[in-house]
Amino acid sequence: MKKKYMNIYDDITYKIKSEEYQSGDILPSEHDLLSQYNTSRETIRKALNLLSEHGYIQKIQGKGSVVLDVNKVSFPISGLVSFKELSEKINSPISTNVITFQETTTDKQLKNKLELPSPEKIWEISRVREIEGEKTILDKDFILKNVAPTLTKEIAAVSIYQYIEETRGLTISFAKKEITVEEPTREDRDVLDMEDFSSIVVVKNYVYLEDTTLFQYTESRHRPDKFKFVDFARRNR
Amino acid sequence: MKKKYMNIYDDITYKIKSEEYQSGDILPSEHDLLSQYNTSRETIRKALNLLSEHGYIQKIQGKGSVVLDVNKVSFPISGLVSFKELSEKINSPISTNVITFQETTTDKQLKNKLELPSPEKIWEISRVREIEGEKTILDKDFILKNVAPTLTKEIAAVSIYQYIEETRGLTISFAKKEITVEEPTREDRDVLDMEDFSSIVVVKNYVYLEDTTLFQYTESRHRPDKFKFVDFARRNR
DNA sequence: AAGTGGTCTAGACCACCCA
DNA sequence: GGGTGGTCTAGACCACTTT
Repeated sequence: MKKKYMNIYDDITYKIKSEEYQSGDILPSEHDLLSQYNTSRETIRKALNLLSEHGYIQKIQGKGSVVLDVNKVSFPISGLVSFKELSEKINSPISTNVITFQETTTDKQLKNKLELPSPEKIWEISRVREIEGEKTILDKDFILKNVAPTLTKEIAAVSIYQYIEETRGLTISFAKKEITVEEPTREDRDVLDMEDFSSIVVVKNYVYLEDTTLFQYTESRHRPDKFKFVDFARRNR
Repeated sequence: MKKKYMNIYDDITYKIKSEEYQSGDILPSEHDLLSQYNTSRETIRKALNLLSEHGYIQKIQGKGSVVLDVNKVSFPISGLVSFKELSEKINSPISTNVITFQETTTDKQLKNKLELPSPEKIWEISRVREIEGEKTILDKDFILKNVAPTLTKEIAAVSIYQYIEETRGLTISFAKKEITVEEPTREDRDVLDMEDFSSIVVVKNYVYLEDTTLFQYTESRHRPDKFKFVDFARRNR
């Protein structure tokens, strides 16, 4: 049995995307929805709160839930999304080239960002992402080997997240993300089509599993002209 | 009467920050908490869900709520935060200098981003933010005049958000945010201490009130070396 | 006054983890 | 099997907006 509030959420997002509910419209009241979906009010409210968090609606007390412009919200790249998932949303020819794939340990790794106490075996992987024929992103991954023991170069070329979640049955849960702009390194210039660009956007990701263990540090290095981060934010005071 | 789940949220965040609950600890179970705070389970769960969203805890079914490392989460700049609120969190000497403050209309404004139908009066404001003696951020604001009719240059030097929320009694609700890296304009070079930097981080903000009206477009232009965006993200599938 | 969303309650059943 | 969190229910009262 799927979660009821998720079904309702999916149904309403579908109706918003297909413009059955249009931008500026007021959704049926919670009372109407609970009889429409034959459920209780708290369940409807769980679905509506999700819609609100994701920028589909704005709730106004005493009035109702206003549908927002789904095009203006576009697709936020916030949340935790793997490159493969992202590339499925956009419609550009993309490819991944694994340039290094090796085993090392946390203590040998000087610029190690997986701040771990005991020396642990890790995978060190570098991948270049090519979009529309241009090498624009360099991904440098450090992954705990015991989380992904049978990882191969071939899997890394497709999707490491998919392997961890589907093959290994683990749940990737949350991440701390940091965006800065730095000077390109020699490596950046060597493996990317850097043209005349003199800066590089660095997205550092510390990724955790459901049991709160840090299992991956990723540095995504983007050519500045191809970088865009979109987010939907609510003000909370 | 303040919201009960907010009081519980505040109490638990306080206990986490003061290390009464330490990183790695398991919070008292929901059942314990509901008797401790003399409330119902759903109310406890509202508080815990907020803690989870904001990166304070990780809930694990069957086990409990694990306290996360509040230092690693640090203070995300996600959400909607004004420069004044931000500067109060960091401890650097900062100042704001209003360089232009003028009235215009949406139709006269060619590079107008407040996509509005009829010609409306707007404020056009440019402010330079100085951090530790260096001019590093240029904020260009376009604000609907009817939302902020009595705005002055003096208010703009302090906090426009404070004026709108406290003086005008309006609620700023959500925003679409976009981060890109661009070439510095002549203006950037003129008003900022750009040194030799050849790129500028542009944060575009479309800000909406509670009634879903777009009232402000802001472009925050940061010197690349001083820019850092930190976020906490949960994976939702 | 009627209708809307915001909060809170007391209880139920289920899925998951661990001893 | 006992304890944990995840979902769902039916009802209540309140704050706010509109008529």
